[in-house]
Amino acid sequence: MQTRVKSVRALARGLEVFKALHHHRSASLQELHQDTGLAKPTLLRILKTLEEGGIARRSASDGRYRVSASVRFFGQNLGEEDAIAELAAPVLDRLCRDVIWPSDLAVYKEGAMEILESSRHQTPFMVNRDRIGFRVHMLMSAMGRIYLAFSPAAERRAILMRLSRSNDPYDHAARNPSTVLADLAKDRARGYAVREAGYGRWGYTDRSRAGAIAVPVMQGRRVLASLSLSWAAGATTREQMVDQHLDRLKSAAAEIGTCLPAPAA
Amino acid sequence: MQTRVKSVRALARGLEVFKALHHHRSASLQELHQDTGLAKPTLLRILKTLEEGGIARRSASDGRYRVSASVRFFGQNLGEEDAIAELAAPVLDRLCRDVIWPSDLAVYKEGAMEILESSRHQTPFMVNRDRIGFRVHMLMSAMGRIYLAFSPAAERRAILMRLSRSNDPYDHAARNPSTVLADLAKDRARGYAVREAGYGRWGYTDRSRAGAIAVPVMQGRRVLASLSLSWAAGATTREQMVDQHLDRLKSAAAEIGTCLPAPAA
DNA sequence: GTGAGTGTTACACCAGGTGAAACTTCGGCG
DNA sequence: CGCCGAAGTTTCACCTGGTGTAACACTCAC
Repeated sequence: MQTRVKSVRALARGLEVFKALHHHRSASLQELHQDTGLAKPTLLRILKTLEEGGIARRSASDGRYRVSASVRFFGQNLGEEDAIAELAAPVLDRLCRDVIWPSDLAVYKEGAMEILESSRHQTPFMVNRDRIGFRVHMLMSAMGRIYLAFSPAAERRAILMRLSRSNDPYDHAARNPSTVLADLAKDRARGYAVREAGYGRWGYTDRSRAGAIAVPVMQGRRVLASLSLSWAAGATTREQMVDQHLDRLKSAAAEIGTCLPAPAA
Repeated sequence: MQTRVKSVRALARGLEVFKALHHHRSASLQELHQDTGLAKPTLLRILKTLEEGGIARRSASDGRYRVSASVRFFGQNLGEEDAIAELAAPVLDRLCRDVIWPSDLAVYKEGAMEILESSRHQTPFMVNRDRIGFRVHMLMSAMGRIYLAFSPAAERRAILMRLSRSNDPYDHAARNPSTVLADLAKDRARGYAVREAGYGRWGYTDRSRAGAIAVPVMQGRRVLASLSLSWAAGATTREQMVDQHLDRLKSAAAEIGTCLPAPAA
């Protein structure tokens, strides 16, 4: 995997100039020259290219270069989830080295947990094929349940309400909230949720051949996401997983939670 | 001025790949290959470079490339003003070709009009040396007065209040609001404001050797900015300027106002 | 005017970018 | 389990395209 692909120096320089331009709010050729150490003709060519690409502009009145206003739209496709996913990726990676089994990171989105990152590919065990963007049921998964368990009461209620109106039969357990809430309280108390292979509850049975434990990723008091660890049914047991790996899983969740982005909307 | 500086193809390609990546929310190498027409080894190198630059990332779980979350911060230095300035630049440019005299574009900011763009450099007449970022008094300038004249009453009141507390003696005319408001009403009625060379009013005299007329740049009912036209005292008169160029000035302001950005906060 | 500082152009060298082709890896299917 | 096709990766030789020096043009300060 360690690639020996070369990088493109000309492009790297261009990015460097862009960053310098972003750093100063506006800059003259001379300033960029001093800041980046690039020769002025080189800068002239780079800036020309950035201009043509709509990334930079040169004001006609003073000759100074600025970042183009169109750059404002670059970030707007990206949500907090992307930041979490990016931040979590290396943590998942290390976690997967310590613990052989794969783990997933998911956030709540519109009635289900959506997987942001995963370390499945890194393990020899093909527990399942869930990909990024895959949506996991709230009540039939460890990740969904631990998210609910650590949500503020109002949000929890709202989510359960939504699930009870869902078309998906797996969500219908939410129509019997008292049982569900009792279970969630237990998960909350012990700090993790479990879904064993063949998990059956509330009238439905899970057909997966994998088990999973999940812990919340907290930013202060707020649940950002769920982090889970899966194992193949038969290869090991829930008790072993909890004994051996729960602490490590929790520390990974803590790590993701602490080096968090600013609390957005 | 028409430069024959070459652009850097490698950089242009890199930007193209970034844009493709931004367009799709995530993309595989193959997709980028089809989308951009670039050879896969080339893409591999470019993507490596973008990753090293913190612009893109490759998810470890699926092999797909995404725009890095750090890109979110690129736009945050930029305000609506930057968009206005960028949009206005070519309009000012054309205006200056039709009318020989230089014009300025300014927005209200913290008790003064701040110049965003100017076409002074393009004319032989060095009327004055105001640069981008230069701050112009609200009451002693045509730009400031026309901005006030077209502001909603509440904002106008707030600005005058602020000026009356200012340390700058030029702002103190605001302490006598009834006179000022009467003058602003006249400017509003005729649609433009004037400051002639040696302009004296409210107990203070302008020392500039230039005259100026200004019109508002409207976005619907909202004043975005002021657009002004300056001339050298003695070279021409206010009447001539109004007769010959006011319509052109207004059309330029309208042009800026219509191809506006989305109404932000 | 003179001179320092900045922006621009010309040019010749050759590092560095490029893509065809070969190779590897992966996932699906029978 | 082995075949196959598709996607990703590496190699490598060609030669364009990126590079910086040096010369030039311009603006401003004094």
